[in-house]
Amino acid sequence: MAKARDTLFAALSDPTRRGIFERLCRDGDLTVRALTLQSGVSQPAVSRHLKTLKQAGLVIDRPEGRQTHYSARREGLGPLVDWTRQMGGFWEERLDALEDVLKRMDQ
Amino acid sequence: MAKARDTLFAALSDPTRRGIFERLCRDGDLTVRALTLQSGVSQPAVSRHLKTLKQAGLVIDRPEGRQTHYSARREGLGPLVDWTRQMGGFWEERLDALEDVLKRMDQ
DNA sequence: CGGATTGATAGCCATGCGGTTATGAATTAA
DNA sequence: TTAATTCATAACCGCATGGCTATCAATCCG
Repeated sequence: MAKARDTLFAALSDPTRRGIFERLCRDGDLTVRALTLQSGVSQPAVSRHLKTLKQAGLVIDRPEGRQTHYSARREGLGPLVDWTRQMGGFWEERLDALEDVLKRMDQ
Repeated sequence: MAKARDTLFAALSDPTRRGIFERLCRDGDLTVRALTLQSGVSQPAVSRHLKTLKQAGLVIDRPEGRQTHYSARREGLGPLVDWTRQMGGFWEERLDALEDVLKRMDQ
């Protein structure tokens, strides 16, 4: 689905949103309030960013009482990695290097 | 520079622009006209997209007579790859996957 | 030279998007 | 039960952005 790719790129295009995702990747499970405190924007803004990230498959929410915990879904970056590999071949080079190592180990 | 990263993500966020870059990655060196013909948008639109891509370090231009050739700068994707690695640990995951394979092969 | 092609820029318009405040629903605490 | 906290949604606003047409400069061809 190229649609999913579009959604993903769009979700990552905003710095604030990317900041939230980065924070979740670093610090794991956080509430909306915690995320809001250091985001520099209002709580509703954060909530909307989280909604966008969720739709892009980059976070999951875990409601718990009156607060909602969010955490990163790193696998959501998959399409981005795939696309990068298609475009660039950086990744291939590194993977190839790795495969070489493996072959050598195999002998 | 986080600024460069911002520029890069922004440049890749638009589908039309990404399409142009993909095309350049596939087909190599192309003129503005060639890119316009299959882009679905007007020539000025293409020119502006190319300008954006150039500023993001994703393409280089090569003026030649009255036409300008553009080609992809794959290294421009570097910051994207770096960021992905920082976030995800896909790399690790894949390494782990490979290790699993090795273990199985080893038995 | 004169007409045609190519690409870049300027100017305009519509839409999308991120930010805000206001408010409501749900849960927790007093 | 009342008050306070937490989060989501709605409504609104301003700006950035992508699309277009028009145009200009430069180059190539007759």
